Amino acid sequence: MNETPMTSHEVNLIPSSDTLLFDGHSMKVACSNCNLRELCMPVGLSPQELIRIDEVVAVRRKVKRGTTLFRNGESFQSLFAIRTGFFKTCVTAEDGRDQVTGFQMAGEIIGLDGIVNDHHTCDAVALEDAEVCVMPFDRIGELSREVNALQHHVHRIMSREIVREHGVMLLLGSMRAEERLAAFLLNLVQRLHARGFSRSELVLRMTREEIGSYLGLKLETVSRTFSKFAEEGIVEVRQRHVRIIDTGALRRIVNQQDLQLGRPA
Amino acid sequence: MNETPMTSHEVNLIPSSDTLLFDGHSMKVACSNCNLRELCMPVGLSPQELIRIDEVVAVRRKVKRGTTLFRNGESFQSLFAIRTGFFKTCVTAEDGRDQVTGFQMAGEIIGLDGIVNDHHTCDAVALEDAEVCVMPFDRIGELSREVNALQHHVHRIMSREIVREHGVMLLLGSMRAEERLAAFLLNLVQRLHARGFSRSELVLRMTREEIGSYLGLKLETVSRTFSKFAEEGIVEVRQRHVRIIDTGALRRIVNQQDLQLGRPA
DNA sequence: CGCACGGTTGACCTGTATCAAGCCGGGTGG
DNA sequence: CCACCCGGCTTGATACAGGTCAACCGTGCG
Repeated sequence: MNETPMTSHEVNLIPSSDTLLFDGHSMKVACSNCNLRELCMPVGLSPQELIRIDEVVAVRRKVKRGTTLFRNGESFQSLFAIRTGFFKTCVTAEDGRDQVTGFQMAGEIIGLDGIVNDHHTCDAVALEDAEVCVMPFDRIGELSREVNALQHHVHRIMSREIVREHGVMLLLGSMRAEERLAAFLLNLVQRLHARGFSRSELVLRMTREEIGSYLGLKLETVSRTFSKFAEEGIVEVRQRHVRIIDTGALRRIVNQQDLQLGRPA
Repeated sequence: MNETPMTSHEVNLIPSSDTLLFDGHSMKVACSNCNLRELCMPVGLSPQELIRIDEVVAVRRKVKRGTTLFRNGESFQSLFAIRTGFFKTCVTAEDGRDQVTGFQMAGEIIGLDGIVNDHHTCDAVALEDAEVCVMPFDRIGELSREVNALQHHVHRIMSREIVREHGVMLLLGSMRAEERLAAFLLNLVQRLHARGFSRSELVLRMTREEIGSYLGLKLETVSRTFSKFAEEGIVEVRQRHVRIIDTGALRRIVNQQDLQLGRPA
């Protein structure tokens, strides 16, 4: 009801007074002062650790909608923490087909794929105008030798990504179209809610085709499945604006594979 | 021709003289002396770093075929380096369906999923009698603060797993059954070859059903696809023994999605 | 030796892809 | 300011890959 109707991801997440040093499209900043810190940095730091942490971020960088933050093949230097905006990452096979591997929003870290071979293996594309904090990876390395909490945090972020991908594999390997879309919507809205947005309304930043790529479906199937959910009164869909009317129904769709032995909801 | 016909993964990989301290089913050991080191540890270490590295591994542990090294929900303490044997990891959804997320062999590291929340989120099951090196994670943390190469190595291992999973997502999201199985066989045989086995012959350690789960297919489809490859003279299949006759054909199957615009092989 | 599990194969079914036509809405240029 | 255009979306008709169900087989283990 009184929840944010979200026209922009920036709502509720506007920083107060960061140190800004303009440098073309990038600027210097401080984590210690950023209210996304609890999303991308470790919690429970001592005051002196907090100050050290500021050294992690070199500069900010703006990324215009439709442009890439990094591309497959580019050399890897830094991880990026998303401050505002929305990204997709996708891998491309030699034969040209590609696969969206994830959608990332404020507070999430991208670029982890580049560590292993010092160059990126996927593209990160801004789906809306965005701003990221550039965190040079060797600096992260140095600092995490001194600040244990940061070391553990880096490990956790990478582990979290591995676990997330396990979930995607489960989805792609064993779910049907409706289950996939339901899981997708629940995941998106849950992450948005953690950022202060509504738990029932969302604006999709990506096309049906991009959703389809992520979910291993064709765009027509995504569209039809949205329509089916709408007919059943589970969601309202108007273009990219989605209102979830019956979250329970979505959850039941995801968790029910075999409904003949249906345990009580 | 004269390549190892592989009846056991231990062939070519037998250690010379490790420090063994028996402790029921586990024993103390030294990495510095292990000839799998180049697979699971960083290369180019100085002699003193090499000695420090020995502190990473606490003990070895034997895992009987069909038993688990760890299970979903168990508390996370250690990563494991596989010394001998073959594992699968799988995640299980609340509704019971499960998904094989990977197959792991000698030199590979498992348990990374447990870092983020201090408990494991998948099961690791030995598909043949196995032995692993137990590496307590807090010890890895301490040491990697002192040995830069180890720190970077841990990051690379996690990043590699993320990139591998991107590849699986591409496979599950956009490939057809034949492409999936061809990619699977090529991947397996390539990893085995890196361990000194034949590049054309392999013994599958897993059932058709497990292959199917990994590839997002039913076991019947896996079986039929094997038969199809056999009919076409691409492979010879006798139960779990597979001989790859035409590697090029497998590669073409994987890389050709659109063959109407077929570029030359 | 026999049983049970893993694997193969066949017949049929269905969910999703494919192909195609049309619609909607927002941005642009006249 | 309106008309047009184009990209994104919806919807329908049809095709097909892979799933499902079922029968049978082989083999390796107890």
